[in-house]
Amino acid sequence: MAAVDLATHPGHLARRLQQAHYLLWNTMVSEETTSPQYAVLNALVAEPGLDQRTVGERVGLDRSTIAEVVSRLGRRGLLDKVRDPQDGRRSLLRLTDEGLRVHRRLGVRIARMNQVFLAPLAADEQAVFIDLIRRVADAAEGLRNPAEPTAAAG
Amino acid sequence: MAAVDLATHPGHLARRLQQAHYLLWNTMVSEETTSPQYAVLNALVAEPGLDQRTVGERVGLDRSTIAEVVSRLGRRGLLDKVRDPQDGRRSLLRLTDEGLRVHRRLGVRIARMNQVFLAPLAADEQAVFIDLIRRVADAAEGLRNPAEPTAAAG
DNA sequence: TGACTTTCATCGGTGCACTGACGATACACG
DNA sequence: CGTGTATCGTCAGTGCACCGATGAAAGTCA
Repeated sequence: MAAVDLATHPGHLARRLQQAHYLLWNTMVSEETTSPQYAVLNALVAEPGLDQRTVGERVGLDRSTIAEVVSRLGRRGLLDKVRDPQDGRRSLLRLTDEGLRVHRRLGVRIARMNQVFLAPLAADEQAVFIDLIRRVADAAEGLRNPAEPTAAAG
Repeated sequence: MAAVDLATHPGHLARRLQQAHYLLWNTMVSEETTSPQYAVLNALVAEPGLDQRTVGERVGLDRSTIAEVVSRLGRRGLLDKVRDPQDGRRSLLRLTDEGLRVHRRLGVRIARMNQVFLAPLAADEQAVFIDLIRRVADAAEGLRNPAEPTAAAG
């Protein structure tokens, strides 16, 4: 009987949290455009013409995944993808008018969805929640790229 | 420039949190046995002979996903699966000795991993973190099965 | 008993996420 | 200039997660 209570395991809770969010997104925001897809659209609204790899870095998608997401968005005509003439390795991404429209349209629904998502928490708790998640996620993110030698940090 | 700061979106943070956990699990716990797989093993340590659907419910996996996870664990010889003689629709699951061994072996590593995962937070913050995530996830979970009519709740 | 409904597992399809390998391009150094 | 290294994108493979449809088994009720 060495069974453990998973409700105390942050990893298990993280998975359930994401599932919950997926469900809410699907019902309240969009069935066509997923949350990672919206993240990509959003990154390109902020910085049009960004290259694919950097977009992936901004939104937290590795090269393989960002390639698939971009491919789907391109197939739906939400963005254009062109080779960088300055650097033939890079793919430059830019939203189409339709891509901009979709991004704008989803904004309102996402705000509503976030309210519902966080409704179980009091206002001050919501701020703490965001802060704690971000700190944990950022820290683990740091373990991924082991010690970018910033100046004399070797 | 209607771009949004995704760092304030709980859904986006939830996804990044889970990615961070995946990474840590993969390096500190196991490359063969995933976190959802461990959750299934753990559920069957607590209640041997449970049926597949209930296991899925316990650990938060829908019927399709639990079927796949169980299939993989079965292929690796970590559990046995038999038809319920009392109810031919159900599949009853039970860990093998090897399954028990794997579950026991991972326990220590998971505890270590959880420490690293939560290390960016102070002790009291860790407790708050767990509590907040659980409340949000549970609430959204409730929206999924809309109003199980408990007594006079219709 | 026979028809209706519910429940469980499976299957097909889509999408995110990671790894490792590969080819093409660019860069750095001798 | 040419060779070696680093970077970018793609591809193949694996695994989680959802939905909808299907078929088998069980339960309900006339």
